[in-house]
Amino acid sequence: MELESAAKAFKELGHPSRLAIFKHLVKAGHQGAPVGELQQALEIPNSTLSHHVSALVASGLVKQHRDGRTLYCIPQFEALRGLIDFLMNECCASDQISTN
Amino acid sequence: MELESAAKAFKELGHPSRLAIFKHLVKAGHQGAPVGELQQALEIPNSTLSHHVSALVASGLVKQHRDGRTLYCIPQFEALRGLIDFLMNECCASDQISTN
DNA sequence: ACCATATTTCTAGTTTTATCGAAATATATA
DNA sequence: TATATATTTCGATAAAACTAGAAATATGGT
Repeated sequence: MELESAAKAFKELGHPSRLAIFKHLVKAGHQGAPVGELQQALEIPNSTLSHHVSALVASGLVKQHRDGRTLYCIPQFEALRGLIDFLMNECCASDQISTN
Repeated sequence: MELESAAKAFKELGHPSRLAIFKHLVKAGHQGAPVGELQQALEIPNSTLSHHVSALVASGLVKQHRDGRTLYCIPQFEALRGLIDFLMNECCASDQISTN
Protein backbone atom coordinates (compact mmCIF):
# COMPACT_ATOMS: atom_id res chain seq x y z
CA MET A 1 0.00 0.00 0.00
CA GLU A 2 1.30 3.41 -0.93
CA LEU A 3 1.85 6.22 1.47
CA GLU A 4 -0.69 8.49 -0.17
CA SER A 5 -3.58 6.08 0.03
CA ALA A 6 -2.60 4.96 3.51
CA ALA A 7 -2.66 8.59 4.61
CA LYS A 8 -6.07 9.01 3.03
CA ALA A 9 -7.44 6.04 4.94
CA PHE A 10 -5.85 7.14 8.21
CA LYS A 11 -7.33 10.57 7.74
CA GLU A 12 -10.82 9.11 7.52
CA LEU A 13 -10.28 6.98 10.60
CA GLY A 14 -8.97 10.11 12.28
CA HIS A 15 -12.42 11.39 13.14
CA PRO A 16 -14.16 9.97 16.21
CA SER A 17 -17.51 9.56 14.48
CA ARG A 18 -16.03 7.87 11.45
CA LEU A 19 -13.86 5.61 13.56
CA ALA A 20 -16.95 4.66 15.55
CA ILE A 21 -18.85 4.01 12.33
CA PHE A 22 -16.10 1.81 11.00
CA LYS A 23 -15.81 -0.01 14.29
CA HIS A 24 -19.53 -0.67 14.31
CA LEU A 25 -19.36 -2.04 10.78
CA VAL A 26 -16.45 -4.30 11.57
CA LYS A 27 -18.21 -5.67 14.61
CA ALA A 28 -21.20 -6.34 12.41
CA GLY A 29 -19.03 -8.58 10.27
CA HIS A 30 -18.81 -9.17 6.58
CA GLN A 31 -22.46 -8.34 5.91
CA GLY A 32 -21.99 -4.87 7.39
CA ALA A 33 -24.89 -2.74 8.60
CA PRO A 34 -27.49 -0.35 7.14
CA VAL A 35 -27.00 3.38 7.37
CA GLY A 36 -30.12 3.52 9.52
CA GLU A 37 -28.64 1.17 12.07
CA LEU A 38 -25.57 3.39 12.30
CA GLN A 39 -27.82 6.36 12.76
CA GLN A 40 -29.66 4.76 15.66
CA ALA A 41 -26.51 3.45 17.26
CA LEU A 42 -24.46 6.62 16.99
CA GLU A 43 -27.20 9.26 17.07
CA ILE A 44 -25.73 11.41 14.35
CA PRO A 45 -28.08 13.49 12.15
CA ASN A 46 -28.84 11.89 8.79
CA SER A 47 -27.02 14.36 6.62
CA THR A 48 -23.92 14.45 8.78
CA LEU A 49 -23.78 10.67 8.94
CA SER A 50 -24.21 10.42 5.21
CA HIS A 51 -21.18 12.62 4.66
CA HIS A 52 -19.07 10.58 7.02
CA VAL A 53 -20.09 7.37 5.33
CA SER A 54 -19.32 8.86 1.93
CA ALA A 55 -15.85 9.76 3.14
CA LEU A 56 -15.26 6.19 4.29
CA VAL A 57 -16.48 4.88 0.95
CA ALA A 58 -14.20 7.31 -0.92
CA SER A 59 -11.23 6.03 1.06
CA GLY A 60 -12.00 2.42 0.17
CA LEU A 61 -12.57 1.32 3.75
CA VAL A 62 -16.29 0.77 3.14
CA LYS A 63 -18.41 -0.28 0.21
CA GLN A 64 -22.15 -0.08 -0.15
CA HIS A 65 -24.79 -2.44 -1.39
CA ARG A 66 -28.45 -1.61 -1.71
CA ASP A 67 -31.10 -4.11 -0.76
CA GLY A 68 -34.50 -2.56 -1.41
CA ARG A 69 -34.80 0.61 0.61
CA THR A 70 -31.90 -0.36 2.80
CA LEU A 71 -28.35 0.60 1.97
CA TYR A 72 -25.82 -1.65 3.58
CA CYS A 73 -22.37 -0.41 4.47
CA ILE A 74 -19.83 -3.17 4.20
CA PRO A 75 -16.43 -2.85 5.83
CA GLN A 76 -13.55 -3.72 3.55
CA PHE A 77 -11.35 -6.04 5.49
CA GLU A 78 -8.74 -6.12 2.74
CA ALA A 79 -8.30 -2.37 3.11
CA LEU A 80 -8.10 -2.68 6.86
CA ARG A 81 -5.56 -5.39 6.49
CA GLY A 82 -3.61 -3.13 4.16
CA LEU A 83 -3.46 -0.46 6.83
CA ILE A 84 -2.30 -2.87 9.47
CA ASP A 85 0.36 -4.14 7.10
CA PHE A 86 1.42 -0.59 6.32
CA LEU A 87 1.93 0.14 9.98
CA MET A 88 3.77 -3.11 10.54
CA ASN A 89 5.91 -3.24 7.42
CA GLU A 90 6.52 0.24 6.12
CA CYS A 91 6.53 1.97 9.44
CA CYS A 92 8.41 -0.44 11.65
CA ALA A 93 12.10 -0.82 12.21
CA SER A 94 12.46 -4.57 12.01
CA ASP A 95 13.50 -5.13 15.60
CA GLN A 96 11.08 -2.74 17.26
CA ILE A 97 7.77 -4.51 17.09
CA SER A 98 7.09 -8.12 17.72
CA THR A 99 3.87 -9.86 16.87
CA ASN A 100 3.10 -11.44 20.24
CA MET B 1 -6.43 2.22 23.69
CA GLU B 2 -9.55 4.33 23.62
CA LEU B 3 -11.37 5.37 20.51
CA GLU B 4 -10.79 9.07 21.09
CA SER B 5 -7.04 8.83 21.36
CA ALA B 6 -6.82 6.32 18.53
CA ALA B 7 -8.75 8.74 16.33
CA LYS B 8 -6.38 11.51 17.32
CA ALA B 9 -3.36 9.44 16.34
CA PHE B 10 -4.94 8.30 13.07
CA LYS B 11 -5.73 11.90 12.26
CA GLU B 12 -2.09 12.86 12.59
CA LEU B 13 -0.99 9.96 10.41
CA GLY B 14 -3.68 11.05 7.97
CA HIS B 15 -1.52 13.69 6.37
CA PRO B 16 1.04 12.65 3.76
CA SER B 17 3.80 14.84 5.17
CA ARG B 18 3.24 13.68 8.72
CA LEU B 19 3.00 10.07 7.69
CA ALA B 20 6.28 10.49 5.79
CA ILE B 21 7.84 12.12 8.84
CA PHE B 22 6.74 9.30 11.07
CA LYS B 23 7.91 6.71 8.61
CA HIS B 24 11.32 8.36 8.41
CA LEU B 25 11.60 8.36 12.18
CA VAL B 26 10.63 4.74 12.48
CA LYS B 27 13.16 3.74 9.86
CA ALA B 28 15.74 5.70 11.84
CA GLY B 29 15.03 3.45 14.79
CA HIS B 30 14.79 4.05 18.51
CA GLN B 31 17.19 7.00 18.48
CA GLY B 32 14.97 8.86 16.03
CA ALA B 33 16.23 11.73 13.91
CA PRO B 34 16.81 15.50 14.26
CA VAL B 35 14.28 17.94 12.89
CA GLY B 36 16.93 19.18 10.49
CA GLU B 37 17.37 15.76 9.00
CA LEU B 38 13.64 15.56 8.39
CA GLN B 39 13.78 18.94 6.79
CA GLN B 40 16.51 17.92 4.37
CA ALA B 41 14.91 14.59 3.60
CA LEU B 42 11.39 15.87 3.04
CA GLU B 43 12.09 19.42 1.85
CA ILE B 44 9.36 21.04 3.88
CA PRO B 45 9.83 24.65 5.08
CA ASN B 46 10.98 24.95 8.68
CA SER B 47 7.85 26.42 10.10
CA THR B 48 5.54 24.01 8.36
CA LEU B 49 7.62 21.05 9.43
CA SER B 50 7.71 22.29 12.97
CA HIS B 51 3.92 22.35 13.11
CA HIS B 52 3.65 18.85 11.74
CA VAL B 53 6.16 17.57 14.25
CA SER B 54 4.30 19.33 17.06
CA ALA B 55 1.12 17.61 15.98
CA LEU B 56 2.81 14.23 16.11
CA VAL B 57 4.19 15.03 19.54
CA ALA B 58 0.76 16.12 20.76
CA SER B 59 -0.70 12.83 19.62
CA GLY B 60 1.89 10.83 21.53
CA LEU B 61 3.38 9.22 18.44
CA VAL B 62 6.64 11.13 18.81
CA LYS B 63 8.66 12.50 21.70
CA GLN B 64 11.52 14.93 21.57
CA HIS B 65 14.90 15.08 23.24
CA ARG B 66 17.34 17.89 22.89
CA ASP B 67 21.05 17.26 22.53
CA GLY B 68 22.84 20.56 22.26
CA ARG B 69 21.44 22.49 19.34
CA THR B 70 19.90 19.40 17.89
CA LEU B 71 16.38 18.32 18.73
CA TYR B 72 15.83 14.66 18.20
CA CYS B 73 12.40 13.34 17.31
CA ILE B 74 11.91 9.88 18.70
CA PRO B 75 9.15 7.65 17.40
CA GLN B 76 7.06 6.06 20.14
CA PHE B 77 6.83 2.43 19.28
CA GLU B 78 4.46 1.76 22.17
CA ALA B 79 1.97 4.19 20.68
CA LEU B 80 2.39 2.65 17.25
CA ARG B 81 1.85 -0.73 18.75
CA GLY B 82 -1.28 0.60 20.42
CA LEU B 83 -2.66 1.67 17.06
CA ILE B 84 -1.93 -1.66 15.46
CA ASP B 85 -3.61 -3.38 18.39
CA PHE B 86 -6.59 -1.08 18.09
CA LEU B 87 -7.04 -2.00 14.47
CA MET B 88 -6.59 -5.67 15.18
CA ASN B 89 -8.60 -5.99 18.38
CA GLU B 90 -11.21 -3.29 18.55
CA CYS B 91 -11.87 -3.08 14.87
CA CYS B 92 -11.80 -6.69 13.77
CA ALA B 93 -14.49 -9.26 13.76
CA SER B 94 -12.65 -12.19 15.25
CA ASP B 95 -12.79 -14.37 12.19
CA GLN B 96 -12.03 -11.74 9.60
CA ILE B 97 -8.35 -11.11 9.99
CA SER B 98 -5.63 -13.63 10.53
CA THR B 99 -2.07 -12.81 11.50
CA ASN B 100 -0.24 -14.65 8.77
C1' DA C 1 30.01 39.72 23.59
C1' DC C 2 29.39 38.03 18.96
C1' DC C 3 28.27 34.91 15.38
C1' DA C 4 26.50 30.59 13.46
C1' DT C 5 23.29 26.84 13.75
C1' DA C 6 18.89 24.65 14.95
C1' DT C 7 14.33 25.14 15.70
C1' DT C 8 10.13 27.44 17.18
C1' DT C 9 6.62 31.04 17.49
C1' DC C 10 4.13 34.78 15.40
C1' DT C 11 1.05 36.32 11.98
C1' DA C 12 -1.91 36.01 8.36
C1' DG C 13 -4.00 34.28 4.24
C1' DT C 14 -6.01 30.25 1.99
C1' DT C 15 -8.17 25.95 1.85
C1' DT C 16 -10.57 22.14 3.79
C1' DT C 17 -13.63 19.99 6.85
C1' DA C 18 -17.67 19.64 9.86
C1' DT C 19 -22.31 20.43 10.79
C1' DC C 20 -27.17 20.00 10.04
C1' DG C 21 -31.90 21.62 8.53
C1' DA C 22 -34.57 21.36 4.54
C1' DA C 23 -35.55 19.63 0.17
C1' DA C 24 -34.86 15.97 -3.05
C1' DT C 25 -34.32 11.14 -4.63
C1' DA C 26 -35.08 6.07 -4.45
C1' DT C 27 -37.65 2.18 -3.30
C1' DA C 28 -41.58 -0.36 -1.51
C1' DT C 29 -46.36 -1.03 -0.43
C1' DA C 30 -51.36 -0.09 -0.20
C1' DT D 1 -50.91 7.21 -7.61
C1' DA D 2 -50.52 8.25 -2.91
C1' DT D 3 -47.92 7.37 1.20
C1' DA D 4 -44.23 5.72 4.12
C1' DT D 5 -39.42 4.61 4.72
C1' DA D 6 -34.45 5.09 3.80
C1' DT D 7 -30.95 7.84 2.45
C1' DT D 8 -28.71 11.55 -0.11
C1' DT D 9 -27.93 16.15 -1.93
C1' DC D 10 -28.27 21.13 -1.40
C1' DG D 11 -27.02 25.26 0.82
C1' DA D 12 -25.09 27.88 4.11
C1' DT D 13 -22.22 28.75 8.16
C1' DA D 14 -18.76 27.90 11.47
C1' DA D 15 -14.61 25.80 12.82
C1' DA D 16 -10.27 23.80 11.99
C1' DA D 17 -6.17 22.77 9.46
C1' DC D 18 -2.40 23.99 6.11
C1' DT D 19 1.07 26.88 4.59
C1' DA D 20 5.03 29.63 4.88
C1' DG D 21 7.73 34.12 5.47
C1' DA D 22 9.63 36.73 9.04
C1' DA D 23 10.99 37.36 13.62
C1' DA D 24 12.24 35.25 17.89
C1' DT D 25 14.44 31.84 20.98
C1' DA D 26 17.95 28.43 22.32
C1' DT D 27 22.40 26.57 22.27
C1' DG D 28 27.24 26.25 21.26
C1' DG D 29 31.59 27.94 19.59
C1' DT D 30 35.10 31.79 18.91
